[in-house]
Amino acid sequence: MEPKKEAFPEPNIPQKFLKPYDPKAVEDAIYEMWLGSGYFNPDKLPPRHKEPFSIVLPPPNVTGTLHIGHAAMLVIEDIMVRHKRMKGYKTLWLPGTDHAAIATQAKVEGIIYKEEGKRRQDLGREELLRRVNEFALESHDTIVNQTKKMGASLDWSREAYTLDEKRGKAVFEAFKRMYDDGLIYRGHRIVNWDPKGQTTISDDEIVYAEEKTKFYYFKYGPFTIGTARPETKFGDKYVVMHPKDERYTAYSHGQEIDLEWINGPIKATVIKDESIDMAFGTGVMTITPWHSNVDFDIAERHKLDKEQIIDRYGKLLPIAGEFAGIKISDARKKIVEKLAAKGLLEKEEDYTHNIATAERTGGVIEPQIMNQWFVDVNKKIPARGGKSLKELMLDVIPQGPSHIEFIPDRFERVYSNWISNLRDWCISRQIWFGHRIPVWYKGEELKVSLASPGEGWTQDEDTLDTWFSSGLWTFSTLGWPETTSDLATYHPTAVLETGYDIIFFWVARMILMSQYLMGEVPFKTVYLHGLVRDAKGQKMSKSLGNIIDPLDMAGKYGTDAVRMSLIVGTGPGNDTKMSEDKIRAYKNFANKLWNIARFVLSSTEGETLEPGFKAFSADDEKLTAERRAVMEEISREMDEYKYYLVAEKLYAYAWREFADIILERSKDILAKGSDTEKKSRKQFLLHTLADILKALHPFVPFVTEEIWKDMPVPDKKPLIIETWPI
RNA sequence: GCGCGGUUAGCUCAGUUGGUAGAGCAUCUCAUUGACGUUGAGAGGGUCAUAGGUUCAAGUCCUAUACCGCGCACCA
Repeated sequence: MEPKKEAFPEPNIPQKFLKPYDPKAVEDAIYEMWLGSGYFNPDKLPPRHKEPFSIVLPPPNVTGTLHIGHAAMLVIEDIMVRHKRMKGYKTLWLPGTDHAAIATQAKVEGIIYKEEGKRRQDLGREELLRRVNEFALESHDTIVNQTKKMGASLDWSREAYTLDEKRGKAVFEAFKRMYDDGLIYRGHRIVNWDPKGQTTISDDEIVYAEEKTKFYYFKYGPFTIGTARPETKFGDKYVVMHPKDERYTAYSHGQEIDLEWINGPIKATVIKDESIDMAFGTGVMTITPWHSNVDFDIAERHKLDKEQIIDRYGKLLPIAGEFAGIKISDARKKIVEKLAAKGLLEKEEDYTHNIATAERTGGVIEPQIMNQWFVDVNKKIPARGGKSLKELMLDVIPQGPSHIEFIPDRFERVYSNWISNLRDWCISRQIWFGHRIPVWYKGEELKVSLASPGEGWTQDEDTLDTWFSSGLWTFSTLGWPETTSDLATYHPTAVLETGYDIIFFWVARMILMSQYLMGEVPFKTVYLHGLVRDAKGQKMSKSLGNIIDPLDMAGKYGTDAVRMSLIVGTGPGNDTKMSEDKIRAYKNFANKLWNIARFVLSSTEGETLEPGFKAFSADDEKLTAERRAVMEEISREMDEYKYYLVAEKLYAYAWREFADIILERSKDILAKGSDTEKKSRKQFLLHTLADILKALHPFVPFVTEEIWKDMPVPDKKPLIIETWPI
């Protein structure tokens, strides 16, 4: 047997291929090359790129650093964008960051308190804002650098920030139009008050936590009432039961009863209301309208008095008599003791229920009636065909006039379900970081204005819910409210890719804002990805210590390996399981490609890829047809957003088919075949490698671009703007 | 309580309009000092959660049930 060395010489292939693929040595330089080429900016793409394709990046919060969930999002979107760019679209992927009002302020307040023992009041509005902005800027820089490290082909020349000046103008314009249309109003309504964060929050910012507590039964005159919250019962002077409850037919609606209560005798009024569940407890309850949604509704129906019991810090007010000034958490036990001493405690039971807590601060929500700003979701809007915001939001369901495709489609129902339960949106927040409400007061007068209307006017102290500004994101980033060519070209955007966990917060708000302000959908398709979990399927968290840092991994195994591991096995709407082993496996894949290139380049020395080359042998013809079939199949799946399948198929085709079978068999032909056979096979190898590199480029852009540099291709362009194989 | 998703090889998951069960990893055996920070050839391993039903034919469609996960709504 003759030595293989003579059969497969490695003449003048670039030295770099003689060593394993080294991501560290190439990634930064390649990203710089892409940046320098300007191809991330659609205006600078070659003329063949005509039809626009646009995506806005869901702006990461400026609360610190990128985590693996961000990395997954970047990878999916970068795949979409690189694919479309290669297919000849005028592709825009627009970056930005989100000031994330409460989240960021809470984070900075936490740091300041920990390091200096100071609270926001100690610093004052101006100083706190200075500190938060400083933190935000630092986070921003970190996040941008990390994003670049992941290979994201974002158009940095269009970068936006939800709290920059341009977005401020958009927020003001949106607020003003909604105010003028009567969609924004101010009023005393029950809101979710977070005593810890000292602000209202929206219904969506509530998370429920299971709590084991006691359920108490108290004598209330002739009745027995059940409650888990004795501390709210001071002002209770209405006793409510179902009108059809046979146990209480002796009592009539409006009847007054004298009875002994916590701090002495009171006069209670009987109310009959159908919202009472006869099967729960004794079927009788007292109500606290100031601090409960349900009680508030009952009080509204019967025009009952409402009294505040608990203040904004979670302490009891003077109405509580001897308990005034005590925190509700401490008061409960004392009140129960007192009622027991008075002989009014009948019994207590163990009880499990869900309590509402604030997502960002963990504070227990205390409903309060407060004067706040709201968006009316039910008011008819003449300028929008007499539809309400709610109805405009429902226009995007499949049967609606402006359908938005949800992937996976089951989220369509989740979305419409949410809308039908939607209540007016409280948009004012008692925090300092964010867009300040553009409303000015002077005595009884009120003006909506960005700047002070003049002497003697003071601005509303509150800021807007952060989702108010993110709701404008698809068009505020394109220059709205000005009529820019970007807006005309790229809106509506093609796809919104984001996590299913913010479908209500963000996706729905964007649809609301765009339908109302633009009269069109913000995007045609919503692609929803899942959570990235650890190898056991657990959520990643600091306390579990199972966090996988994407940047660490990229440093260790290369960005391409991280990208592949995040996309394989990640269908839309499904959670992804992540492990270091998985990343390691794809590091080997990058190296495999590297060696495939080494073999192909060395064995086709002297050949140049001839476009449209026709195979000489039947075998080559067959293999070419097979390659085309693979490319057609994956192209179709790319259009169907099945990236997880494409990644796996290309992996299999490159490794199991091309390397294991085709390359092995080619050795013989290249050694012993006739000149035409050799030439045909060499052309086939070059064409196949070229197609593999192109098709894989959206997934593993660095290693493919690096190999591409040495491909003998005439009129070669950077791979990033090469044409898609099909 | 209402709704959604999942249940397929030890693990992670594919399985397109119903037509004889697939991949990767892991395991085992063998080979390999020249494309390969290894790789290659091969093997074992599944009553597709359970019970019914529709059909010539069901992992796939229908109806229940169980378990796991998630979302929404919450009762004082």
